[in-house]
Amino acid sequence: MPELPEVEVVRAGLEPAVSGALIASVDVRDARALTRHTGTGEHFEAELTGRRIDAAVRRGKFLWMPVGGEEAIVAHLGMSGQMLLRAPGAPPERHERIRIELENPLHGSLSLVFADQRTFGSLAIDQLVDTPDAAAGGRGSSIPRVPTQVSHIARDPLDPAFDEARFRARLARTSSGIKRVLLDQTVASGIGNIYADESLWAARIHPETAASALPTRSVNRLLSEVRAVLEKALAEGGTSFDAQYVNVNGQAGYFAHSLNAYGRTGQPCPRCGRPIVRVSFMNRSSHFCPRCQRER
DNA sequence: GGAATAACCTGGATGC
DNA sequence: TGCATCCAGGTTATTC
Repeated sequence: MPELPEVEVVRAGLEPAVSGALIASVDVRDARALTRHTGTGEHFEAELTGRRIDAAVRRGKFLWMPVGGEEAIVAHLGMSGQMLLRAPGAPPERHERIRIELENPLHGSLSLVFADQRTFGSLAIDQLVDTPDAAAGGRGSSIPRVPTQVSHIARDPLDPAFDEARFRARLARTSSGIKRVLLDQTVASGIGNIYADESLWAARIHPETAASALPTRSVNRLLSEVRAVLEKALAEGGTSFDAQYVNVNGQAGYFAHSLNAYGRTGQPCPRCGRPIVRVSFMNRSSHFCPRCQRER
């Protein structure tokens, strides 16, 4: 499932291909991939054709490509979205929704394909607005602007402008379980179910612990572990369980081999040997070690 | 206003 | 072999 490391791998792969590229044509093959776009498929195609992409930028799980100073193509991969770079005329991908033909001054002709099995992901054209803190909108650009659809999302923990004081304040004033808070993209972006479980395991914190009950040292340790887990996953190319997550060339990441808690139900905790347990949580699952991560 | 929950969606895995 | 059901989970609208 694409979380921060997976989306960053995609962004880094797109950057050299799309920066400075002219959009030669756009083909919307399935309008369900435009759920966040306010216009029709025809509008999406007409608005983008002939425009030039400036960069590939990311905040949390959102990705955007500015086209001119006022607008951007916003992409969210949802659960199964893929951004693939293909040679012009390459056969359609399985679950291909949108194809954008590019003319890059350095790399020549390229096809940017948006494929998505479960159709939770989408592309959209969106207005850019100034960031409230005047810092860069996200990784990949120094310009302090973000799409309106991303403006309510907090910065991610790997962002140099991440507001730690605001993060601590949000935790201190909510009695919700810490995992629920970690998944709230307005508190800290980029963390999904996999990296929430891994970070809490590393910090030895039970996922149902009230956020406001965490002592300062636990919050410090958690934030440190969140960053360590995200950086390690990024270095290993992200987490791939099946063909749902791949980079722009269709290759899988290796972090699935480094997981300590997520998806390891019944297997021994790498720290103490007690079996990892799985509990139902918010229509999904939580994985943790009942010995290392005791509920307070 | 904050918190919790349901709905959206597809295909692989599992059970009968 | 074929059909039904379950499960995966990010975001957002709805409900409490």
